[in-house]
Amino acid sequence: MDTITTSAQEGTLPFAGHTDVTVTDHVAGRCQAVNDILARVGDKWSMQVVMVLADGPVRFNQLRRAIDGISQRMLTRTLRALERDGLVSRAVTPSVPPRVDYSLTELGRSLREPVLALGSWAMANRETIDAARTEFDRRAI
Amino acid sequence: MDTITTSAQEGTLPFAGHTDVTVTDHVAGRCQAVNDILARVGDKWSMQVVMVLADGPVRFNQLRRAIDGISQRMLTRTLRALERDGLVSRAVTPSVPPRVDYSLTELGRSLREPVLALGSWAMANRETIDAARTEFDRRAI
DNA sequence: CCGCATCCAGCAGGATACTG
DNA sequence: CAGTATCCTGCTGGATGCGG
Repeated sequence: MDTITTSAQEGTLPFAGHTDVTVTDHVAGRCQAVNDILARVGDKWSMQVVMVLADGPVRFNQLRRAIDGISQRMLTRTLRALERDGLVSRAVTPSVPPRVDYSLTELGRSLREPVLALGSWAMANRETIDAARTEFDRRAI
Repeated sequence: MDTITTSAQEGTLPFAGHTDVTVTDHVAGRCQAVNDILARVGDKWSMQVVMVLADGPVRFNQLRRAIDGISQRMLTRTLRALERDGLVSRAVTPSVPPRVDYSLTELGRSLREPVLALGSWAMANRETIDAARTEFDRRAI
């Protein structure tokens, strides 16, 4: 069994307003949570799943087909991680064959907004970024 | 020499408004850029660097000390990746000893806003998430 | 249909030592 | 001071096969 406890890469993110604390470094303990979320948002499949789920409940294999390239294993793992964080809920219909629907929780839906903001930024600046990369690579030969 | 070309995990993010396209899947080529950015934002050190750089130019070892736990190697790699994407600029003062200042570009500064939005979301919901995790782990024994 | 277990390649990322 | 080079480890994530 693959444990999923979310490696939760430790470290801190000095978020605005670390008006300086006397102890360790900056707010340390508290905004490590931010890094945690960033890691989940940044992983290969999480946000793709969230975006597909945005339109309503979707079954496992629908999800699998909707997200091009994802393996069964990774879909399961991603869904479990999202479920563990309370972003996705899992509804089992004990029929034959079994039916499992996944949907966003209220928390999951609330995450869409900031992620979409980031997505808009990415779309708005992708050409600039591509140009910067090309230029950087050209100068490095 | 470690190449840095940003593994750019391929895949697509079906962003709002994929009113369905006839071809491959969803917008495919275009919003793969979003995943790309998400990966950079989600990696272990990038955003910590960006946040420290927010206050103005910072030298290499200042950065190293400011970001607790980062290795020299990873700081270099992270800075190169950010520089390649046009988010950070590098200014060398050829003195003895050498001095190198890193600062955010305009693009880099513009990234702070959506990332801070995500950070606020994380801070606002971290207790809910922690509770969800504890509950999930409890039920799984 | 849903999902777990196993095996395996590749890369992220840490520690260390060495240069201009 | 600001890196680069080398080595080594553990996790991520893909492929495949089995079970309820």
